[in-house]
Amino acid sequence: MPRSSKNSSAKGGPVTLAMVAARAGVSAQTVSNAINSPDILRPDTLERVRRAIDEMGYRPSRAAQTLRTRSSKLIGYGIQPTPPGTGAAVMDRFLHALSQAVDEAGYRILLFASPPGSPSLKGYEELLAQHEVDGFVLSGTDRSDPRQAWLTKRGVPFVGFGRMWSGRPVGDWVDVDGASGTDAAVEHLVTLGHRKIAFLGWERGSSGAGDDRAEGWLRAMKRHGLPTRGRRGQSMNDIDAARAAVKPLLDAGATAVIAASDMLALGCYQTLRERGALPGRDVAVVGFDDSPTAEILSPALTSVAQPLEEVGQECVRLLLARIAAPDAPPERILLQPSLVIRDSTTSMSITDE
Amino acid sequence: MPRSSKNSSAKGGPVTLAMVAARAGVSAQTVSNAINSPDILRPDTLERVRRAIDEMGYRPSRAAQTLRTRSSKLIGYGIQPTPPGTGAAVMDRFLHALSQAVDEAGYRILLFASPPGSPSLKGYEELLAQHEVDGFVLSGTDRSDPRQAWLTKRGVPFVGFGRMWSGRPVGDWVDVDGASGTDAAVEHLVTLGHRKIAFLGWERGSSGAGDDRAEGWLRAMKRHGLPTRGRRGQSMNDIDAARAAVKPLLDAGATAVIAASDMLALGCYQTLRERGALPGRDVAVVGFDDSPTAEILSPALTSVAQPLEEVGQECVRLLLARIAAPDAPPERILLQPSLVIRDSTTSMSITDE
DNA sequence: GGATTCAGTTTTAGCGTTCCAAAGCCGTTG
DNA sequence: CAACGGCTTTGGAACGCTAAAACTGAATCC
Repeated sequence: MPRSSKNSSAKGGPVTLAMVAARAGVSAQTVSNAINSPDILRPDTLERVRRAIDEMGYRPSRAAQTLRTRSSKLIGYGIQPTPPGTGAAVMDRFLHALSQAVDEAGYRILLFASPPGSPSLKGYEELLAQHEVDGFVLSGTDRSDPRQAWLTKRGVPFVGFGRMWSGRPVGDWVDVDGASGTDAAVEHLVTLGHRKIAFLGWERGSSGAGDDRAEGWLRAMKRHGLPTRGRRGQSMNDIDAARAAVKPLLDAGATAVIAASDMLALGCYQTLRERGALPGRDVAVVGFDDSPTAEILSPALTSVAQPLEEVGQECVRLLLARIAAPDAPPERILLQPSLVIRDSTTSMSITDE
Repeated sequence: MPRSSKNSSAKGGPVTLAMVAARAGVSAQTVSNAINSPDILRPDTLERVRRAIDEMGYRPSRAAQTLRTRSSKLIGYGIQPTPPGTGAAVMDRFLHALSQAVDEAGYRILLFASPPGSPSLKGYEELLAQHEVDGFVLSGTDRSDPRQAWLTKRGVPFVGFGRMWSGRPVGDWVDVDGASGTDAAVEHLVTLGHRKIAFLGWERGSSGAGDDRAEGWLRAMKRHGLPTRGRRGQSMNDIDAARAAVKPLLDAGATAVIAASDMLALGCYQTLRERGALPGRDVAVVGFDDSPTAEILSPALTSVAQPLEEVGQECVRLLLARIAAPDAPPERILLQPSLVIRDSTTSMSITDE
């Protein structure tokens, strides 16, 4: 086997199209065709070229391809520093899913640091100007997030993980149906016999996703004819605030609490402990996000899990479709979360009053 | 202000060197020089060219630069799926720090998905062959990790976050001095009056970092003439295993436990709770990694924090140095962690026997 | 039998940048 | 006054690839 000189071997520089062509006794273009449109070659030529490619370990140079085709096969993703206490794990898992999905499509993720605080356009501008990326994946979209409008205006392909809550929707996005998740949580608790089910969320209007989760609880409660007055607590995104915010709910006799995040659920755990009550036995608790902490807690926390792998795949699918057809109508995808049931909502006896 | 046509505007394609040159009334090469070696231009020419660049919003095309200079200014980083329960947050924060540091040096991170399980060379091979990256940052280096040797053999620049524990060290790395962290934890506990200080770690030999952390505890204990026999517990990387493994340590009368990770510390919390003891009041607990969970727990967990921002910066520094001087002697950097003191080790009364 | 088609291949012409060698400028110098 | 040197600037050429046009030779048509 004459693997004479592998690509990127110490000496002699990389193997180029021309070298392969010389070896196979064809022109450079034919080698290019063997790779990009094999079906137009005569079978025996194709075979000969393929052998030469294998023997020389040829891989096309991405830089040259990018320059020629004006497509870098790179997707930009700006990582923001995850605020402490928030589900870093959610973004971590999403990023991995994304990277996997992108790889399978022959693309790669180009990471750039978004400065902390409000998402700035700086990094996006830079990447675009230098023609480094073919599109962007946005995450952590918020109200007053300027990115979607900005990117749309210049016709840059992008997908958001998360709906655009402000104004009328712009561009493609993939999101998880939070309302459906909290709705399912209510169903689960009702099946277990609960009727005084409280919701512990963030301040109304502070986050689109938060309002969405509250909405699901609300509609499910109404559907069952259960009271929601005085059962809704609001807290900042902070463990101690959550601890305090859950108190009036418990005082009002709630036997179950659905929280808008695992962290808020944790605040609930702590208040219960202070009062000598045990989550799961005395009061049922449901979290949101199914963070690693959820299964580590004791008792393990029932939580609404987001299908992050699927979100990643759909993001890539939509983005590539947008790159292929810039003027196609926008597509939006809402995925269903699933309720992961653990000890914090089971094996307890409801003693109404 | 005549910002006639901004770069990447809808019509007309990108602004090129030649266009700027035409406008400034110089040759393309001179524009290139204005950017890459401004000092060789006559001041007035430089000024004229700079104005043209600004007016036209010119940014050089990375693809063309890469093709010409054979340097992509891209650093490869393979993300592995973070096993559940492990500190996803550590890798998340590291990645952010890395990306930030890399940006500041004019480079970017190219992400690729490493398949789960043992680190494979597949992705690295691919990226290299296509000349997509100038170097790699490795993380999660393990015993029997083939990557360092493989990359070294082909002369590819790389830095590891984490020592290479197997065999003799290869290449550059940056790591955190885990032993020093556990050593500091012992010091802290001794100052508080503890003498029966146990260590809860992973199985001996299963992880280099784990053994390192155990070592620091051991040496500090010896330095203070404190007994270590029967004070060392071993557990798998699993919360329930940790729960069980800490029992004999508590039974032997330990008043403090230093854990090799926050998750192991959490197992310790749970066992203490089962026994009606309160971490921090009855038994001091120290974790490792200062994960977000640490400050969220109640009582908040004292933990050894890794200086991840600094690790990221040093990784970049070393990698760029290696790229600049491939044959320079390897450099290794050991950074000091810091002990973040919280409620789990304070405000308690030691009642020795 | 010459014009027409067509699959299969090669030639030409860049993509936008930087390297290299050489040319232009201008004030000194023998 | 021609030759010289340092300082700037310039004109190719090349990096490795692919789109598009041009070219083969054989099969097909009227």
